[in-house]
Amino acid sequence: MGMKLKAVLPQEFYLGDPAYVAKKLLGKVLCRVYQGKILAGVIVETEAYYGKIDPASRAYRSNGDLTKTLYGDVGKAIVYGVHGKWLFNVVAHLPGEGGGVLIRALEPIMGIGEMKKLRGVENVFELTNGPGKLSQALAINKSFHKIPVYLESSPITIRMGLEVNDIAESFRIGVTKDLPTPLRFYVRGSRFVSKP
DNA sequence: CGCCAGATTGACT
DNA sequence: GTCAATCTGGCGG
Repeated sequence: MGMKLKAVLPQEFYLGDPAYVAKKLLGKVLCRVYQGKILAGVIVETEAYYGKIDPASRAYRSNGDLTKTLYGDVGKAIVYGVHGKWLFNVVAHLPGEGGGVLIRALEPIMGIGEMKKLRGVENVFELTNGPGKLSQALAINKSFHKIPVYLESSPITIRMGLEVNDIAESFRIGVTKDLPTPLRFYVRGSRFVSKP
């Protein structure tokens, strides 16, 4: 099927408040080149994370590599392991601050057969409806940490996609200490959003 | 070098 | 609804 990929988003796209960037990322396309094949999906759910001020952030109680990356160049991937799963994030923040966006769910559009193999699941709604699941479906692991998603040559990129008009929001999922602001955003009505 | 919390998932009562 | 497997990063000793 001749679905055509659009342009990669420029690095400046990620130079903004994490919540603002998280909302803007809905409808964009996460694209992975895997063994010569394209695996891609429309981003339908995101969460914003901040730096030292955010009790749910990895930067809250540390000064390690994750913190440095969160405060570093925007547009780079952060791949972090939790509970044995890989979570895919992109560095996004205002100048001089720290933050990032967690990609929580996709609507698969290309390479669905390959995603089914990687996940070991047939149901298309179960392929990428969660941060750990989409990493497995796109064969994302720690080796993608710090890769720029704004370079055409990267094995993982984020591209222009669809217009999203109806954005819903909620508090973040799974965090033990949240901020008093809704920082989870998703496409209202999408069947590909993660389950609460 | 050992310990342990955690931005999860899926299997089970 | 509950619960535990899973494994890395960060920190204390």
